[in-house]
Amino acid sequence: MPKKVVPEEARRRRRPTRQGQVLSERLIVETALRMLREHGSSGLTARRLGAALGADPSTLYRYFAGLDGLTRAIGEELMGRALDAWRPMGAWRTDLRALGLAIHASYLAHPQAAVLTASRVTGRPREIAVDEAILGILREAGFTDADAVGVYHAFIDLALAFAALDAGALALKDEAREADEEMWTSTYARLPAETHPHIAATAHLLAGRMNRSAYPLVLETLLDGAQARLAARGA
Amino acid sequence: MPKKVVPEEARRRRRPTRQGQVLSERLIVETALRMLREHGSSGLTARRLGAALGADPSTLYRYFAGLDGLTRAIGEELMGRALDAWRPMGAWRTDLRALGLAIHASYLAHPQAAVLTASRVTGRPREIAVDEAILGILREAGFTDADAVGVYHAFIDLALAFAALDAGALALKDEAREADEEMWTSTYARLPAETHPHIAATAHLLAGRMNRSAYPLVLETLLDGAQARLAARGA
DNA sequence: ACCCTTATGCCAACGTCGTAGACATTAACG
DNA sequence: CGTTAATGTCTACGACGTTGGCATAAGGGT
Repeated sequence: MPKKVVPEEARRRRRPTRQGQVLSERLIVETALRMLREHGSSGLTARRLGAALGADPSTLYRYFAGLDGLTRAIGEELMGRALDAWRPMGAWRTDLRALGLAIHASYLAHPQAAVLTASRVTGRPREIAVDEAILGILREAGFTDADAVGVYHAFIDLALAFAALDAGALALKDEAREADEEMWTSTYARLPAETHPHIAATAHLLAGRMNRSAYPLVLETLLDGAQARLAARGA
Repeated sequence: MPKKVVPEEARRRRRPTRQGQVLSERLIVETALRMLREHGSSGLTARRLGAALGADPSTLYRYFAGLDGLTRAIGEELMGRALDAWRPMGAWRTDLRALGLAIHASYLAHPQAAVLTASRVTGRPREIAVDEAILGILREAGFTDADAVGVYHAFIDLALAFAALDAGALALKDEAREADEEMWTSTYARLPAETHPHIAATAHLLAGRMNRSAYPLVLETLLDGAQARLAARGA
């Protein structure tokens, strides 16, 4: 095995691949994202990625410690894009909402990648930057440290959990374009009222709602709760 | 390939395996759950499961349409166990909280299995039974149909999303017993206050909190929101 | 301008995986 | 008690992640 993965910033010799491609961590991650979109969340293989890069599969192990390391780098990239898309304005509630939606949107923009990465904590720089930003917003808004940590915990886990869940649904819909989206208008709508009266009575409402994400609503509820706690403390 | 998977209720000939084991869907699912616990979430392979059952790997394809079908059956089993453990008492808020915690606990009791299944909607009977129960609680508590559907949507997605997220963390902790649990006491605690003042200031609080689940707190916040909406409607 | 070192890419190979198809056997039905 | 078809087993294929050894050319030192 390549004894050691050379960190990106220490790379000096950039030797082109047989087909002329010059590799880099960034290029590999971006190519992986494209492959995930095109071939689905199980379509990211060392061999295919190597082929797409015009490089031997084993070359990847000079850049990442196994496909798992590549996966973590992809997650870090998605979190970084969320951070880049976010513009804090100075009002804690508005900023938190925007950040939560940015994270959610960034993952959902690459559902197949999100499925692989959203439930993994990487501990890499951009992810830590997000954590620092959230805690900063809360502490500067006047939350006690204990409250800030509590809200932070709920906020970040909620964003990641829903990113993973909704990405899973979206990726499934893309890959197996079969019945999944229509489940709520077919399977559930067909349940007889005798055995499932409540589903039958609300089937028309379910069909319109279950194909969207519950995240915005739940996030708003969480912010309500936080605001109430802040008000109680301030009073 | 086995031309067709015979549904469990239509099985008549129960031919024992070479090593005397009599197979059934139930036995296979339970064995798979045990294997997942013992070998981790990537340790469920047709060959290993076959060996554990004393049967040829390809036999499994007479019972499930690929490992994916087996995975869905495992998810249905976990949801069924949550339903069995749940005892509704007649008070909507208490019952919803108990059901949410039961789902969460059922998945977390088998984290390695939950990782594979929690983000997949199966549309199988016990899962539908849970949906019917939730909608029933809400509608009989006096929520309008529109509000009931909204709360239902948030509730079930929240339960599944956190089950998946927390199971992922738990499974990782079991499998790679390395640094992951101590990340909050090592990586994050070591960040210098100059670059990450807010993390540094709250590191002692984070360490104690991030290794627990935020689900109970978020669930309570969601129930608060639902109760407020019910009160507004009733007034 | 030239070496020398060694980082980097390539090759060949190993063991494992999911799963398909043909085959063997035995349980259940008439 | 014979027939038949459901069920378990065997064999095999192609793809996978990953490794160790090797060739080569990039970059630094002089």
